[in-house]
Amino acid sequence: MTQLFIYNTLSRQKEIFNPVKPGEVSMYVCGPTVYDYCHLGHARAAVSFDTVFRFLKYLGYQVTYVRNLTDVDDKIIKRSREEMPDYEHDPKEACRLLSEKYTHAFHEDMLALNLLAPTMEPRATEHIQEMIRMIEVLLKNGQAYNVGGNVYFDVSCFHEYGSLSGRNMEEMETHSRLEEDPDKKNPLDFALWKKSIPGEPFWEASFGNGRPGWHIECSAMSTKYLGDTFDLHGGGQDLIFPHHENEICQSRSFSGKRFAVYWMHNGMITIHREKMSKSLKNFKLLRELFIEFRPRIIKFYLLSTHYRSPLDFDPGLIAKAGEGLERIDNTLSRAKAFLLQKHGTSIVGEGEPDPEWVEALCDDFNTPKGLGAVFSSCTRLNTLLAQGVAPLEEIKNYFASILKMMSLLGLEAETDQIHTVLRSDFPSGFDAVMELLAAKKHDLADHEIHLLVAGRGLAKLRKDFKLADEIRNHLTLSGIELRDAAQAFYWKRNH
RNA sequence: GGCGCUGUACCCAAGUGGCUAGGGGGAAGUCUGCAAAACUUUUUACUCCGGUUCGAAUCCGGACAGCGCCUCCA
Repeated sequence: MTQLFIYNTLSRQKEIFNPVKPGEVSMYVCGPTVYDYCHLGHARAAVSFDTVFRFLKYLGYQVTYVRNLTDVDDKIIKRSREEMPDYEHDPKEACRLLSEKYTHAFHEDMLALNLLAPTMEPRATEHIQEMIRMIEVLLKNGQAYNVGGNVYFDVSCFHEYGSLSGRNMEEMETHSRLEEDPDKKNPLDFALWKKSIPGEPFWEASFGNGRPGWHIECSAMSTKYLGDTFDLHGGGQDLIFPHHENEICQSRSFSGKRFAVYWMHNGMITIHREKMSKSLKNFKLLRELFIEFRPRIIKFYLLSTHYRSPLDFDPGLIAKAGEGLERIDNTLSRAKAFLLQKHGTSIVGEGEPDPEWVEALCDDFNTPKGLGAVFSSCTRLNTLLAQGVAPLEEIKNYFASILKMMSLLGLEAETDQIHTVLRSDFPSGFDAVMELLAAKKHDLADHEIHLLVAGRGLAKLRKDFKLADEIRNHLTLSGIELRDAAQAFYWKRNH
């Protein structure tokens, strides 16, 4: 097996990946705060770690992938107040319903992008007790302190503070933009628990009623499902500080053990070179984007850049990515038609990814390079297909291999979308065809399209180009794209 | 102010101390009733200035430009 290298934010270099338990991988990724629809940036994180998940499984690891949902937080409360009419009666329930709504939307978007479901998707509100226990321990250890119901972590108790983000405490103290908080011993101390505010959801705890701070949920849930020490922790680069730094701080203080071994962070999406974010209001909602582009194209676009690099959003580039994807699909359709004709079936069994592809993915999940290998395979396959006498075995192998590489990236070829009409499959006469044309019907069923395409094939054979063009024209007006090839005719619906 | 990232041909984007990345676009050709697709050739680059080296776009130093984090953020 080729050695897998992963860039670890902790060491700022690529490291050989060795899981804590041989053959098993535990990974935790910070999921969204479900108070709104998700944008391209969320998709990038999700797609990046979906790729990691898929590739680790391909390498034979048994992977436990936990991605949380943050469903308690200031933004959720604010949004619930605005959106939920019953907020005043039952704030907690209103927040629950709101986050449920956006969780559902999130899942729809992830499904559209053909992402695998994580092994577990724990919600913060369902782990309040675990958080409370953790906070109790930190209080008992003297690593946290309670000021009138607000519980803070005392960063002076954790000497490695700053190790992930490469900061030192004095610097941060002098240049921190944090507001002076008289309750805190140190401006860098962060809230583990916020005391309850009237009219807001709260939970009971031995140290006072309230709700959890942001960071504690990830520590509590990762520990619960993956143990004190686990292999991979992922998220966006913007989470390195303070979120992940604080997670390390509280988890290591709690357990006394190593926390996550490898830290992975995906790069940001920018618009006109500026970070896409809610606060700058320059974000692009996924569901808006899906109207213009098919999700598979968006995903291909995301995978065309390495996950750690910044990616500038540009609809023109997404369209270009779509053209590249089409090239792969075209190749596969040609091969499929060839196999249908020469082999009787296009089912060819499990393929092997190109070694170059494997090598690329082993190098810190280098998907752009991996896609390069896919394209190279396509060129080779096309060349074979263009030859007069094409070797069946080789074509089968390339075909299966490309299918495999694409499906391992979650970019399953849409060969089902591209329909094939073999040249041997013509009608005996034009009666049905003429009837259909005369009906001037444009919302055509698959079998009707098949008939027209086959009828056009027959017309071509009989050199009746006038009729052939008439049929093509009708299909074009019906939103059907038609392409002639040596072995067959292909058609597909545009949208 | 601190920490970090980026700067590759027309555009996007990998990579690397000497060996073709790849895609899109442009140009020419092959093929072709139409429309495409596909193939071949072409368009060969590393922000700038020093240094190390037989050799650097790749390593080191410096400059310039852009970006991110240091406040919620994927």
